[in-house]
Amino acid sequence: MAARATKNTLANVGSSDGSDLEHIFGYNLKRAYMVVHAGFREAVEADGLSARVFSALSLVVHFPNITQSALARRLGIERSGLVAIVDELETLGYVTRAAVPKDRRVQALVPSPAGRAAYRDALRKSKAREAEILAHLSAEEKATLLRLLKKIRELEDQE
Amino acid sequence: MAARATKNTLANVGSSDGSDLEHIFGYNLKRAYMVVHAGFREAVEADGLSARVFSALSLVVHFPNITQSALARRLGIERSGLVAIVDELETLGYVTRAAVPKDRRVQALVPSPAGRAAYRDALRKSKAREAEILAHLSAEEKATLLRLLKKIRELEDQE
DNA sequence: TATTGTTATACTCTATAACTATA
DNA sequence: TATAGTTATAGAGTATAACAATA
Repeated sequence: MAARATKNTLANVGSSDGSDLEHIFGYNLKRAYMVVHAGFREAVEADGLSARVFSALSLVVHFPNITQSALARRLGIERSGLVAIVDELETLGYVTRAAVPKDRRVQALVPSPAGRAAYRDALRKSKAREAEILAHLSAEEKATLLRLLKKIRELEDQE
Repeated sequence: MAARATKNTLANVGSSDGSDLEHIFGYNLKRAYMVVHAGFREAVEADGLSARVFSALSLVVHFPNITQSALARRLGIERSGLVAIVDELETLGYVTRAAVPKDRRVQALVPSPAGRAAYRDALRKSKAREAEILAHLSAEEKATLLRLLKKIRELEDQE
């Protein structure tokens, strides 16, 4: 079923293979992510920031004094996984763990001036690279894509 | 720049966090993929098929006698990484490595009847699960999303 | 020389479980 | 009891480099 509607010529050998996979969202999401992610790495790896460290830094910059638990929740990962990420940010001098007198269990994450600067730089580079990679999409298509991806994301953690 | 146009209220705390990340395609692609991929696993893991093994099986079913090199190329992974995947498919009894007299270096991948049956079953389950997960997207939105993801994928390997 | 399949190896990302110190 | 941060550990998934057999 659902096996017609695509002419299975030899023309589409590259990214389209004419199999059922072409109609599967998971497969296409992953392949598209790999393309964009590779671009991110090319653009930002010189700064020593992986995608996951960059996204953590982004949230620390936007929500200074956020706790690790709250940050992990927003990133959709486990607290345990965040430790190494924050360690890395601290080693880079971009973020510090600050004691919170009101609750001595938590440690607030504070971005340093260097962290803010590095973030701005990496953000600019990654945005520019994404613009290059998605240059063949119209502004409307890009807006639509972002909207639809967010619509899927609405289901996070309530599955 | 590009920091206006989104009212940054407290309403969107769940999947939307009001940070720059919301405007980054890589981040949104990954988060959306994680949602869909989790659904795939729930639907298909009982059959003992991971996403990567499923996608390999799909291509073997659609292109019987495909070689491992060709399959790796289509999947966008290295030949070396495919070995374990084919090993797994062979252990499951879904695929056999068949000698090719014309070129004794290559081994053609042939789907067994059990492999075809298991594939059909897993395809049906994963399609059904995706339909559930994306039920809040209209048919047009789903078609658009697939089209845009493919458009990004067109850049594979020519970066 | 080049290609196919393979092995060995390492790295990234992530999760689970258990621990500690606080609350 | 419950929560925040942490450690230890394991498991996917992937890549690189080198190798034997074959072209």
